[in-house]
Amino acid sequence: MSINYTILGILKAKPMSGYDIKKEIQASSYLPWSGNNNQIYKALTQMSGEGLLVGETLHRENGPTKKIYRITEKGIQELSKWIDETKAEIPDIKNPFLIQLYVASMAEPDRIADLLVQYREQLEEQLLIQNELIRRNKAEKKYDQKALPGIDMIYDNVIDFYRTQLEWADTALYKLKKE
Amino acid sequence: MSINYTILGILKAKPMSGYDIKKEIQASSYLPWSGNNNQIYKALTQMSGEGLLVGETLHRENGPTKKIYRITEKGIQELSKWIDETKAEIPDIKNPFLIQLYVASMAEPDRIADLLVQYREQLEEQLLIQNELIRRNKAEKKYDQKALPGIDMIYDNVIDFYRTQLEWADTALYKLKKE
DNA sequence: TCATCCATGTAAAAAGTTACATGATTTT
DNA sequence: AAAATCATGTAACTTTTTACATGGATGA
Repeated sequence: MSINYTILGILKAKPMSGYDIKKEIQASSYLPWSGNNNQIYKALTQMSGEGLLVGETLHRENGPTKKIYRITEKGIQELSKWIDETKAEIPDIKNPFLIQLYVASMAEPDRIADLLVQYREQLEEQLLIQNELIRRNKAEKKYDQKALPGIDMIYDNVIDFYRTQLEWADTALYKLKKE
Repeated sequence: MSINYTILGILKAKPMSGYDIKKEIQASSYLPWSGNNNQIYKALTQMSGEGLLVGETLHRENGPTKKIYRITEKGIQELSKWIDETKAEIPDIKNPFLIQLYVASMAEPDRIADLLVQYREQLEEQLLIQNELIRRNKAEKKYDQKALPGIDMIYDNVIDFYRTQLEWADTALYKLKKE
């Protein structure tokens, strides 16, 4: 249910519509949902029912009607409570490439080098994309002063992750050749 | 459906029972499933029906009856086909701690330092666990010569990942204090 | 004109987790 | 004597994804 708290957090920063939240989630690399409607709109109506949010319908001349949701006092309290009770959670490793590598090791070990080269290439591309995304977000000054240290850390984490994967792939290829 | 191919890969290495597969998955850090029965036993009966596996029922005097599954020629072909067609997939970032950090940044930025310290501690513990797990697996000589390079790479990847997280947490804490 | 974006919502399916059920054996 | 492990399977639930449905506005 942490998507509910994520949405509360997003709305704490700034009131917005379901569609905006969807884009926010899709644009971020660290919010791990696909940004599908089903979860977001359901969460919004549910949390409105619980009084954690209020949605204001905005009829506009040009463009479709939209609902702007804002967090309520009750919502802020619920959110704070969750954060206070939350313990830091360490990640499991969820890397589909490691599965590919594992299965290939069992059945087609000769394909390992090829897979590593592909992985490497895609990581380089991904690093460019992520750096550009971060650069753009920083230019937009999307987050307020207090939130900034946390946001910057998240960006660093994302870059560190992909960079480590890239270095690992290089080392792995080097070791393969040496044999 | 990649759990099916993972199971095929496991059985390519060595015929075994559903229960054995379950333990194999639970013991590994890179196979990202909980190792719940539902998926495994379902996959086994399904793939047996497709002729990719054959299960041999083994009645034993002491202990319960078990079914040993082995991969068929058809299964080997299906597996090879999948590996040949597979393109290296780069991972999304699925780190619940980054969500916690994001939400905390929005609502309770003063908790960031505390969360980082907790994260750091758990990562140190996790590194010990993973190193021990790998040491034990290597001692058991579980994998055959051909598969070994791939398996060693996977172990390196796991350690690199947690170590990078730990270094990141240290840097993040240092930067926080400096402000 | 055709595709994409804005905007809200629903339906159906797939993937994954937890818990239940059973029963023998082994370990504490 | 109680708890854990071995071993197979099912039921119920949660989470997540993909696709469908609608319709105006904007852009190539």
